[in-house]
Amino acid sequence: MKALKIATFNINGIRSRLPGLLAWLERERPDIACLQELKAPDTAFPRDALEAAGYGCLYQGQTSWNGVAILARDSQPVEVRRGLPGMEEDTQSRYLEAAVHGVLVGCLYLPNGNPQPGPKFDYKLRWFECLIEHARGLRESDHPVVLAGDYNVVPTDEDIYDPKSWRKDALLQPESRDRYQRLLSQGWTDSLRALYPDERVYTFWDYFRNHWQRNAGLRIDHLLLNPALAPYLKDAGVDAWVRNEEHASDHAPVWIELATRKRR
DNA sequence: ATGCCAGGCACAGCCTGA
Repeated sequence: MKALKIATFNINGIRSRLPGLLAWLERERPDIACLQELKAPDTAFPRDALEAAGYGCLYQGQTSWNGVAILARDSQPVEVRRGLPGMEEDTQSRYLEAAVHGVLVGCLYLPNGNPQPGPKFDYKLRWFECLIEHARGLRESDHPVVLAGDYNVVPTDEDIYDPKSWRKDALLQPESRDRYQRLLSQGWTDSLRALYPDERVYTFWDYFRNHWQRNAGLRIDHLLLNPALAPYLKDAGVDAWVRNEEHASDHAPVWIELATRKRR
């Protein structure tokens, strides 16, 4: 295993966020960056600027909504699949998978699901079931695999500043949490939680009510490792400084570092 | 119970996000 830094970042509009994205890439230098919510069609993807910054790009965009990308420093990600098996009729760009730097990377943007109950929540659960089914095969692989992205699930009440006003939100529903736990129970490691079992760690702070200033956040961006990769997990964290910048996304980048040798 | 802030688009008020 090569020493690697892998990050996931819901950028909430790649065009309006491009200067901040480039500043983050330059400062933190992730080897692999999974992006979500590009909110741009492929024709508007800033490929030239990212390649000039040293990153090969693979992307699945869409006008206005969703959109995912995988960036790799000094390398071109090799596409393995776009879209989940069982979701062939899905018109929303939410899943991209690539081989890069010796790791199989799944970049995902799980549906939000609000309001619930309703068709959007049903879609979220359906999408989640397809992810669980696809992940089963990836988990069994002898090859290192990471599933990184915005899962739109707050796994437990320890992953939110205060669940009170969010009880009816799709992100906290038992159905959403059950599916996240079912995914983990296949044998995936939730990187941040594995290294920081008792800490309050957030990855998202909405634009309302001064939530960033009050550190009223949610942990919804996750990097899951299969058993072939988990032994190499060395460190993990959140680049919270990005959330504090002018014109920031409401998410901050989350990252892991992998060691060259097994640690456990 | 709703709006709060923000991006994107038929560029003016909507829709969506989480």
